[in-house]
Amino acid sequence: MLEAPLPETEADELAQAFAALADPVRLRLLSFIAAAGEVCSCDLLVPLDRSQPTISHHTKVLADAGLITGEKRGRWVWWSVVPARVTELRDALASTDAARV
Amino acid sequence: MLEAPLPETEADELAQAFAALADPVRLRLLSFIAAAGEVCSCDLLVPLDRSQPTISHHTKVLADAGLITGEKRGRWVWWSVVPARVTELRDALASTDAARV
DNA sequence: GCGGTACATTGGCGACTGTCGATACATTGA
DNA sequence: TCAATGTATCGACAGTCGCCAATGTACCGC
Repeated sequence: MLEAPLPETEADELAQAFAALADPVRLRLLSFIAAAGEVCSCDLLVPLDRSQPTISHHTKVLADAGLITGEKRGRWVWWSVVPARVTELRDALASTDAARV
Repeated sequence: MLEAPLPETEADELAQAFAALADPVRLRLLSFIAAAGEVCSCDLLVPLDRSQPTISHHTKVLADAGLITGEKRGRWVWWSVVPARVTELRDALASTDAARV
């Protein structure tokens, strides 16, 4: 992204994605899911110390950003990270060093 | 960051950094500076289509996040990207793939 | 069907953010 | 010293965000 002036449309899309990461609770939520591989929402309330609606809100934001995906199994929703999407964002921050050595 | 549950302090710091990237104008500003190598604030008003105070605000946010640095030469401030900081954020998104192959 | 459990949605509140006009500060050239 | 120029700061406003209590929805065991 840092080699040519970013077009507005791409900037909007990227900004929305980074906004999903711009909250400490969501970052910890993401790291929690990534570390565990698969987590159900009910296991997130205690470690993150937030109410159930708040957790639900954050998982929705991360899911909308494509960073996690949820599979409903029975009464529970199992969340897992979408590595491709994370890589996509990481790559957006690449080529900076290359541009300015 | 995605191998072990992120501590709160680190989560706060990271979230603040990503928040700096969570705005389309700032992303385009960053890409503009990265592409040009060095840019003075006055050259950003027209391409970003924002007022001078707004540009000043955004450069301050990015500078506070450590992503760019400004050097005052004469009447002008020349901005440049801090590659190490960008790499730091990029690395925070690493190890996700490794964690879940 | 019924009650219980896991999760989503709604509504409302306080706090923060992006934006610009007005203004202050700093540096340069005359 | 004075006027002009490039930036930063202030004040205000609309919009968004994070949070929770209350409520709604879907699924399960009995």
